[in-house]
Amino acid sequence: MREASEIYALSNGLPTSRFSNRPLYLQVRDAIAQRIVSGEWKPSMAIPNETDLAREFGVSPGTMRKALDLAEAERLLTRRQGRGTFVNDQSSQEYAVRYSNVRSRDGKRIDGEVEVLSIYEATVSESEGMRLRLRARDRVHHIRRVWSDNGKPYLLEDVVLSARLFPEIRSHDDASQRLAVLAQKFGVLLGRGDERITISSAEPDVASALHVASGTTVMRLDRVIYTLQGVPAEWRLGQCLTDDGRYYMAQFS
Amino acid sequence: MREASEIYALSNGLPTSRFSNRPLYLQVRDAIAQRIVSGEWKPSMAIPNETDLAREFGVSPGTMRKALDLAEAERLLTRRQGRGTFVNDQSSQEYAVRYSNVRSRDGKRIDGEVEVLSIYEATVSESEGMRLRLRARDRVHHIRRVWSDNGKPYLLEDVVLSARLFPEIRSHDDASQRLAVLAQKFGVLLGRGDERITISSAEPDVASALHVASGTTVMRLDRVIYTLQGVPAEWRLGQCLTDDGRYYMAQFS
DNA sequence: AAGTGGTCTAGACCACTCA
DNA sequence: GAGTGGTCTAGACCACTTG
Repeated sequence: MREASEIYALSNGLPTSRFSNRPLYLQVRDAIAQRIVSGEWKPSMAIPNETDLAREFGVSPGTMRKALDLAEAERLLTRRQGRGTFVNDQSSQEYAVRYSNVRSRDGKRIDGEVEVLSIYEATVSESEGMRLRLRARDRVHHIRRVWSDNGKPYLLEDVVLSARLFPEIRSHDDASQRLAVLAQKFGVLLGRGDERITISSAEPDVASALHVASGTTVMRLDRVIYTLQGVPAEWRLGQCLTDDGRYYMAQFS
Repeated sequence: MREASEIYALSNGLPTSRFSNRPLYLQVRDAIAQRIVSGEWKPSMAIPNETDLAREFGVSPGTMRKALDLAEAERLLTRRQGRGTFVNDQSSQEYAVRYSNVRSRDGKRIDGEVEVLSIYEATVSESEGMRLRLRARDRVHHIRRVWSDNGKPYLLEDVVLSARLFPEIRSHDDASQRLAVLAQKFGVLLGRGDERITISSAEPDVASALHVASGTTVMRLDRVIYTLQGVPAEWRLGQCLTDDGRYYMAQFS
């Protein structure tokens, strides 16, 4: 059976071969990801059942299941007993806010309004290159935007996006979108992120955008989000007011 | 074969029965946890291979593997191809610091010295009961301690431990231990935690313990750590200085 | 009743570690 | 070379959802 899957993969130009040492279930997971990125499987769509998929990929049901379980753990799919397997819509409320860790006093994620202050494309600076693992002449997009809750500004973001992954960010509409929404639009699958939290005081331009006095104490959120493959996709510096009981929520194990 | 496992479990007083609907691999995982908690399997010890264990528990190798993989994901075991399966030592450096998310400028977890300022046992307050899900007359241990890095205090902790899980915390030696070390000593398996981060200013007693001026801005770390079964084990309020480039590290996906 | 994912079985062979 | 975990196969039956 193994040959069948590899012949199938080869016939579809997938990155596997008869001589690949990469475990089959990972190759199948990659093929699943490819179908989602390419749009062959669209958000919210039900995909074939695991028996049919196993036959199609030429692997055993057990291997197919292992690949599907992995894709579910990576938030590509959702499986529901008795119903089927569905492609996750990364632009839905549930997934779009998953990287947003600031909460209001009541414990809910804040779903505020965003205003884009500026967008421009440039060559990476040294510090950006370090965080995004880019080379000297690579291009990046810069976005400055401010989030408000009930009309009151609380978070200023300076976003840096790799132009390799996100070739065209021009409109204010694009720049106002959450990363997960842009990623789905550009066929990028997102994975882990890490965030460094410190205390700092607002420079005049930041303070002015947040409607507070210069030097006001803010929570500084320095975050990098990586693709599923581990490539840095976004570096964001957030400066957040912590009045009104707003706080950062971290979970770990 | 299924009967064999359940007869085995029954004969050992494990919480399963012929009529249990709980999946077998979860029952086996529970039995693994029980052997670790009871001390039958000691930290750093190699346990039998999966074929032998499957026979002993009366389940198929596939089910045994699923239970072992789960226990590894829960940080109870470590499996190494070609070597064997080992019980994790929760008091080792690697595991003891896993809930410590404050880092120094160089990105390393700070391995500082701790001084215990006070210990006492009391009945839960209302706010403690809320966070630790305890009833009105339950008992808790209070510990106040300060962490220093190269002799310089940087973190004051007010720890509240459920006395149900940790019956006797009397010595300063106990009170100075990290939670993971105490948990292993008391046969408690730890799981997830969550931490809320805000900015506040140090009250006089806190400021004095940290050798800074009263009112100094600190990072407020409000954390609850749960057992593997989801029972709150510890509530800790940390107040941390963020000079010298110290920061909180959050990871998510 | 039909279809789905979830659990479970009973093997086989491979990759890795170590004496 | 012996022993370990990692991968893979090819089924079976169960629990759940929906028409």
